[in-house]
Amino acid sequence: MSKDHLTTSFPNISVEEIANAVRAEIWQGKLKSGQPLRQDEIAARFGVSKIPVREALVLLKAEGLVAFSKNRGATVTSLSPAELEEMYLIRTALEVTALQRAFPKLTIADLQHGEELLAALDAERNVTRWSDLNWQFHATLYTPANLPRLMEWVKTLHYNAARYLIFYLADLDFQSSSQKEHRAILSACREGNIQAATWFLQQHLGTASSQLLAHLTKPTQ
Amino acid sequence: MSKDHLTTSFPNISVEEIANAVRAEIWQGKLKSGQPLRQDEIAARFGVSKIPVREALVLLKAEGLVAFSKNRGATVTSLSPAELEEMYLIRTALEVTALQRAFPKLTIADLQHGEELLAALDAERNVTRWSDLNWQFHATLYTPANLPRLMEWVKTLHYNAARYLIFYLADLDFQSSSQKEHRAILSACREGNIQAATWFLQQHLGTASSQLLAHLTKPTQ
DNA sequence: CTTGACAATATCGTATACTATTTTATAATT
DNA sequence: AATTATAAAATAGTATACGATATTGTCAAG
Repeated sequence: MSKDHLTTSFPNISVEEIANAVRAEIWQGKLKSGQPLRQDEIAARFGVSKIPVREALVLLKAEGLVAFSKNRGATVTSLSPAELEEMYLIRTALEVTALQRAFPKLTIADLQHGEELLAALDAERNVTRWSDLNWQFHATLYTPANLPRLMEWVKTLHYNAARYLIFYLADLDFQSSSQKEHRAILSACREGNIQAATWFLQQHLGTASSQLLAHLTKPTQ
Repeated sequence: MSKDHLTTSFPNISVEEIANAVRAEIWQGKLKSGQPLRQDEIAARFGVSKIPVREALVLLKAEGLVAFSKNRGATVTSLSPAELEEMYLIRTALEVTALQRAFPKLTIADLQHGEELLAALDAERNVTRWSDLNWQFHATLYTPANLPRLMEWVKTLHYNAARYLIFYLADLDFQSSSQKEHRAILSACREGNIQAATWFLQQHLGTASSQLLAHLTKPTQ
């Protein structure tokens, strides 16, 4: 018990908590794109000074959730269509890799767990929880690959896209088509058909991407 | 001239400079794995207080170059074999995607530029400059894809691996086999054979990965 | 000489305080 | 009334200061 002190993952105290809280609010859409993040206000809310708040915001900057501009502080980022497309392209590359690595290691229990998550998704109406379950389903298929850093990145990208998806998640058509795609992926995994699984995964991400893009470029009005 | 103030990329002042300096020293191996990064010392070197130094270190933490441990500050990270393998897997996924997107847009000028970089690499003896040129060559093949965020990530991963490659770069065999692989990729691009280009790129990264792994798991002694 | 307890020192993490910049409010001018 | 100029307030960014933790050094006991 002498050399496990370098906890590479989450050693920090309050900074992490602040980052988690702000991150969650951005993911959930409570903090909207372009909105400034007042350091004093956040500091007061957590009963700390500005310094840990700033460090938390720098962390979120690295995740692409906020941007700093000199002497004007941090604001919640907004993704351009090009950036969103790029994010999905990156996700596709990484998730396909993860699935292919995980595929030979997928157990019956994993597939069963995926099935249960899909059932839960069918029943879920709350968009935030839907988004969480959605990620859990994907994560179930990738976790056996044992690629923690890739998973961290994909998760970040997933939730970063999710705050835009929120508009869509209300739409039941989106949910049902998304679920069909999920089931296609899971079935292919169960049948041991990795080509099909990969194909359906790519289709799934491609569909989400193009739907989001259509929504962004023609914003409701 | 009223709405271009939100410079998403590099708005900060001294923090960025500090991060750049420390990052460069880690990349160049001047700061070795496990080495603690004394905040007061760095602060004194730049004539600032600890606060901007800490923010710079948090940035580097996000890049995976340093790790914090509670009340013990930041140290330069060291990659486990598993982490290194994962990094190369991620790089392969992303670089293949980038190459495939860039491929139809590659111009004669791009290929010519790549050729010149390979010539420069042949002549280069300094490992740091070799590493820079190496990245420039790869970047030349990916830039037309117009994927800035992917490029940023891959660049980070490239240099993060480079600090381990340094041991290898002294070895002329490594350089020459690496250059052969580079030329194979470039030739395939010139011939318009994307399958071959992709294949050679994957081989190239796979070779580097396994050589590094062999070195890490059996560390000289 | 080695080990353990305690003190001294070093270092970290953050609250406070201060300056610089930006934003908002107010007044002045056309 | 609209627009510019000026002052006040708000906010950001960082230096200083200080308590907390970790590390190192010293000494006593075995």
